[in-house]
Amino acid sequence: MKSTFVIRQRAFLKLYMLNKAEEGNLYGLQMLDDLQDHFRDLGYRPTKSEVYKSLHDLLNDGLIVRHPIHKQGTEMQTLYIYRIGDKEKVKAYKDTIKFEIDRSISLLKRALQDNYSQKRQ
Amino acid sequence: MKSTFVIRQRAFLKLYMLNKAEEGNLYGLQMLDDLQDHFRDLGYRPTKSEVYKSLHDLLNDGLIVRHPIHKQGTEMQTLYIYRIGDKEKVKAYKDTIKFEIDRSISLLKRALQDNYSQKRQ
DNA sequence: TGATGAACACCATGTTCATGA
DNA sequence: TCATGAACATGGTGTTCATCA
Repeated sequence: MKSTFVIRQRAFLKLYMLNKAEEGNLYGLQMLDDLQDHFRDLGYRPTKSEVYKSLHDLLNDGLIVRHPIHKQGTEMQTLYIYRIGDKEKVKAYKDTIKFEIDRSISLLKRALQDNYSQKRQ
Repeated sequence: MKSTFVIRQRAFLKLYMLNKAEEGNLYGLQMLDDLQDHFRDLGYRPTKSEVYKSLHDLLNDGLIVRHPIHKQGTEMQTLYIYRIGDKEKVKAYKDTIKFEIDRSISLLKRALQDNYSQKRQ
């Protein structure tokens, strides 16, 4: 297996996209807004392109599907609502990501332990 | 302040380099070996170049110093032992890194909470 | 060959530009 | 202007090459 440090931002975002696709009727930029809000207190502000790339990845792999919506109003606006796709794949993907997150937390906690605990003296 | 996802590998390694410089008389490749061993169970295997770059960063910023050692034996081998440099700076740097690690852990734990806890029916 | 280091290449990610309605 | 998307540029990191003893 490839040696990686901690989980990649892309994978982290894809996990959130999946859950947003499961829950509600959100389009891309709404998800972005939600996430920026959700992580503001932790100083993390995901970007537009990462969110779109995450969505495209998931689409390509069949984990989500989307369909176009037309906003009510005089303006015809193209925008896409995302829903869950292949449930098996989603389950499997989430499992891998959970493993990655757990592993990352272990790594970071070990660093705290190794470098910041009281020296026995 | 710049928005970042989780802590960078480089910063993570620099923290370990500092502690290794505080503790013992290790040279570069020994630190690498130690770390690869230390993280093997978590599937993380830092590379030579990352370790060297970390050491060079710390040297440039005065957080560590080094001096050449000659291995006993007929072979004259150039290798460098690292020691702690500016103690104030080290303290300050460690504080920043601790903050970063704590923040990263919070981010990851939030992801577990948000995406893997039982849905209330 | 063992240790240090630089050069290079690749991949993850942020910023800017393009398009349609 | 809003939403989507691609193109481009930068930065982090891994792999390969160079050097010295």
